[in-house]
Amino acid sequence: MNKETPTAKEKAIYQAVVELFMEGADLSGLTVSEITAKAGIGKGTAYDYFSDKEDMIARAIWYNIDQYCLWIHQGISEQETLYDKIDFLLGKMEKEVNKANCLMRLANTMSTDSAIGKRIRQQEQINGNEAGPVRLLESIFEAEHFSPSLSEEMLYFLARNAISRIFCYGMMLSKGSTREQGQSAVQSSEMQAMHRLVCLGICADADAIRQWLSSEES
Amino acid sequence: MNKETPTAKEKAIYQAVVELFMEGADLSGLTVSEITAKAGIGKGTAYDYFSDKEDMIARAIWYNIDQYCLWIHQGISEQETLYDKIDFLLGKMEKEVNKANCLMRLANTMSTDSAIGKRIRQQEQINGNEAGPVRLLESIFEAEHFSPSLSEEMLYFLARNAISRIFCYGMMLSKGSTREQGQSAVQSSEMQAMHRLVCLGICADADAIRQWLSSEES
Amino acid sequence: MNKETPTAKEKAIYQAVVELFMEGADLSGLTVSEITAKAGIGKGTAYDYFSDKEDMIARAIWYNIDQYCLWIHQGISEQETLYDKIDFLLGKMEKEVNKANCLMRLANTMSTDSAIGKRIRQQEQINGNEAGPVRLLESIFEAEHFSPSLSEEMLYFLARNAISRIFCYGMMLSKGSTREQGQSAVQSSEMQAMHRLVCLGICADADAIRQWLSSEES
Amino acid sequence: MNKETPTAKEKAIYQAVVELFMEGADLSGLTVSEITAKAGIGKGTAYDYFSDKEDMIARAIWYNIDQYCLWIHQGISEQETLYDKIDFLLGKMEKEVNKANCLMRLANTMSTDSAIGKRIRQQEQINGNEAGPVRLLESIFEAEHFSPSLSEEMLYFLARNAISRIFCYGMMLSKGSTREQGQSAVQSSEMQAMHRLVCLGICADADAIRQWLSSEES
DNA sequence: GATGAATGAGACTTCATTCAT
DNA sequence: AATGAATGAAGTCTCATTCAT
Repeated sequence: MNKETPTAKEKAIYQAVVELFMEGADLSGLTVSEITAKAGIGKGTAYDYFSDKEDMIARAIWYNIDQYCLWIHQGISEQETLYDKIDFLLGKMEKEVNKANCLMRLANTMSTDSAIGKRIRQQEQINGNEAGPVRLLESIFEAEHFSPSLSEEMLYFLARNAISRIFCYGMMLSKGSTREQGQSAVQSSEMQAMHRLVCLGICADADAIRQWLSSEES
Repeated sequence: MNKETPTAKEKAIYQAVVELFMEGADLSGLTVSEITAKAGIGKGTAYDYFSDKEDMIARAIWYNIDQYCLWIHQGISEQETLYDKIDFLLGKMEKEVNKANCLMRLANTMSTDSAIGKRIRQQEQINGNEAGPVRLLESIFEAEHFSPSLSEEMLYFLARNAISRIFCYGMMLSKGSTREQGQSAVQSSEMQAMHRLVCLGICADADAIRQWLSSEES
Repeated sequence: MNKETPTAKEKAIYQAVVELFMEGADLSGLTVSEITAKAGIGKGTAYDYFSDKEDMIARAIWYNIDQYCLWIHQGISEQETLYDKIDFLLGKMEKEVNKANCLMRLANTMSTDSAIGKRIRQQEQINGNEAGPVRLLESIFEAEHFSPSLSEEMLYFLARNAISRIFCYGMMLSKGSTREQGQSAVQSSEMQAMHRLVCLGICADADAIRQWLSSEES
Repeated sequence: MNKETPTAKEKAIYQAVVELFMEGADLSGLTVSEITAKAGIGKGTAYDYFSDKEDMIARAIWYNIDQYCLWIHQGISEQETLYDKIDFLLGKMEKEVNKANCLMRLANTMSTDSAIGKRIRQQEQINGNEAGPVRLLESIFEAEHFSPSLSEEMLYFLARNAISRIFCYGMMLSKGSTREQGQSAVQSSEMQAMHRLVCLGICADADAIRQWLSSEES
């Protein structure tokens, strides 16, 4: 978290990458020309602040992920129970379907074997693993005080599992919002059912682990 | 299912793309030269059977997905309960971690906004939505005889949700297999717990939907 | 000498590089666009036959040096005495001042620390040191039958020393030809004196070495 | 010699260029950033004192050549005979192989058709031909009092010829010093023989010219 | 029908030069 | 007077696609 504040030019690049991404562009397909044009700076200037194209994109992505997760984190910490926290997350997604959609596309790109996918993952380690959605979910489960405490492995599984389900819900959201433009898909009783199912399901997963832990202990 | 049987040249391309993908290549990064070289045919010849590079890859992917799902489908149909079916799927993944890994990489690539990602999704519609992992899971849930019957929307959600959880387990598998080389990660009690958690969780999701359906009815 | 005969495209590049060089271009400053345009082929085509720009230039240079030295070598072998051989060389230069001029510019470029200079020297080793001006002169002195035979070091020195003197004469030639355009500088009694001085000087150097060898022996 | 004394900033650039060159950099490859960074001044500042990059390098080179030749000149003027003077020069080279090496690399760069090579030669004319190695050697031969006096042409030839031979010896020196690290190549009997050969050879060339002059006169 | 040599648009990156501070 | 951030032209190289053989 001890990162320097970005310079104006860096921010311009960060902003440009995100805007292009939000407009639907594929991160692997972005060109330096596009990025710098959008950022309103010269092509060469970008190379004074970034070592290469991948550096521009990877750092832009993490800067925005960090910002976003920080903001989410604050909201989450005000919720008491696990159910409420997941409920809060899904609520955020419903209000900002588009942003949620981007986050999911991003997650996919990151797990790709493309040059940019690799670089983004590397950057995660540089950033110290302190941020990103997985870490966010891990911190939620850490706060649940399992006993005996969870192995690193299990914690990671729980977090990944929860993210998978949350993203799955997000997929339904963006699918619905595309189809029934104008009318809110969120309010359909089906979507509400899915919403509740996801919250309860994640809680049930945590409980199942809790039981397994105590059975292992004995 | 009204597909023509592919010619020898087409099959060669299909095979080449899959082999390259299994060797770890990024689909977006494949070049026509690589593909035709692997396939053992001339570059120009490929353009007699495919309209462009994306066509080669997209059709190759779907041809192989179809083959694979067909094979899986047969195994599944021999299982009685939902639990057993999911258990069977996870068992297949454990036995073929590498293949499962590819399937997940593929799923990611498909949901990308890259040129190739878009094309693969388009191809899915051309193929008539009759195949692919989502369709496989949908058919599993269709066999569960919900009453009143599930809306298309809900069926899709259940299938997607199940896939998300299965892939999440697959992610843990390939993570483990990388780390503890030589020793089977599958047999650790943690992995066994996750395995059971996923099976039970998916069944629980189905049950939750069942309850919601009956509550809606009244 | 077991080199493959170059393909038509390779020859086109070889020719283009030489022509540009003869027109006065600096080898380090040549661009791929210039070369391929002159050669009348596409930019990409060049990269099917050469690994990079330096490869184009270095191989072009050596191909032409080999050709030229081979041609010179035949003329030399018909001369009896050392004096006649050097005289023959200088005669060739006088008849083709422009070509001689290029050879000297080339020698300079080769001994430069520039990227292209290094590459040309590397290529010399690939070609097996069987060609080039230094080797040509070495073979002349080898034919002189020193006794006891010359060390590799001394042979190299004699060759280099002779080349230096020959090139110095060449420099005067091209200087003269530039200044008094139209009128042959070669026929001035001064140039004739220099010509004789160089021939005699190189012979004298050989004799001096001969004496030193016998003095060392005793 | 009517040159203004350089300002502090100019001297900084002069110094920087030479240091970079002595470190092995290729003059054509130097960048303005490198030079100004080494000089410890701003990039823009350099453009207040020099018209462009070539100007920086060319003037830097000549400033240092002038300094060096001036220093050599003083040593030479203490020697009586032509032989002693050449002997003195070679001795200097033996003591400072590295510096000699640079001087030869410089000579090569200067005779190149590269942008920087042309500019350095132009600068020579601006400086009034009063300095540089050729002028140094010319002054040595002028002191020999030929009779009838040498034509400009012949004087230039003698000087160039001598330089060629001296540089050839220098090449052997730096070749040897690279190979037999730790042990002084200078003291081998072969190098001593070459040393004497060069001194005697240059004197012999002068004598040959002297004879030719008297034969012409009659 | 099959081929692969040839093409050229377009990607990334460098660096001499300018100009607002 | 001095700076160095900013620029963009120009260079090298890749690769999807075509077409003569």
